[in-house]
Amino acid sequence: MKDSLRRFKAEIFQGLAHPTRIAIVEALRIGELPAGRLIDQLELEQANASQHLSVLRAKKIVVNRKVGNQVFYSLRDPVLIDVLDILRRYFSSQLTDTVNMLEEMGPEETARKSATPPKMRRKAGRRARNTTGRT
Amino acid sequence: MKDSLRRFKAEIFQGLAHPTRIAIVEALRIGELPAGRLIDQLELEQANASQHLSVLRAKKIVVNRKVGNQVFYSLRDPVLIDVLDILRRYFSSQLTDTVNMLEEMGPEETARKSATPPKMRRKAGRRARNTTGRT
DNA sequence: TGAAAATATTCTTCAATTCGAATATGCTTG
DNA sequence: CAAGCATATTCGAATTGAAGAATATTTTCA
Repeated sequence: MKDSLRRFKAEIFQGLAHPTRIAIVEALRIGELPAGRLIDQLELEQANASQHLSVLRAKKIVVNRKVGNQVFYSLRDPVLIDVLDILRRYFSSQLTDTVNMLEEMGPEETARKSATPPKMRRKAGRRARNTTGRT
Repeated sequence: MKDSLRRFKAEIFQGLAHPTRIAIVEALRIGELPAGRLIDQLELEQANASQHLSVLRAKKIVVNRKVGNQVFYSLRDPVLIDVLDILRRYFSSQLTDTVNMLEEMGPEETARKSATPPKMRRKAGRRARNTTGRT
């Protein structure tokens, strides 16, 4: 069913939904690395790193290989790097938008959550019907 | 800094880390749709859908446009569709691997293994030698 | 054998998500 | 204005996720 595919994708996203785990994936971009290397390269606590690695393993995002004392990790599929790269592009476009918006609304309101944009007061704003700035 | 980019990516992933939200994004692949259309196309509860839409808005994954009574949603950037498509490929490769593994271990064990999917104590830890199908 | 290195797991605590139900808001129309 | 649609928000409960500390396991080496 379509639904299991969606659940699968959701699991992958969930696996990637943490900065530390993203850092790990990015670090593995160049190839396989032992856990210890990841730990001090990314300055993680050992236990914490191991937990995150465990998540990545559970979601099948990384695979590991034991060599003597240590455990080498690598990406299960380099396609994930493509995904991260795509998001980098996405990031800069979003950044541009955000900067513009921040400039428009000044520092006080800036801290608010963004679910509903600052409720445009319809007194001075005007700007025609398409206020959403869509592409 | 690198770190805010990672946090950003993590947020996006988090935004996509739910089957319903993925379904929504996929439904928007063809273009903009009013919330109500999403709701009955995907058979969601109104409140629940609205919550998920709120998450997608907060993460800037969708944008909305109000037209009279209703609110039209659309993807903020079609690049996200690319991401989902990539994951579809990823999914089938992963699926292939699983099937191969099942075939390799024969029907009796297969039955036993699949009779025990309820995540037992250990998560995914054991997996000693190179079960890694790396390149 | 025993100590040390590398990694994993468990426990506790706290924060964040998710859901359904109820309610609120905004628009349109009679 | 009141009624009614379309959508959003809030609340409480249940579930899940994260961090740090402590402990366990496996492997190597003297």
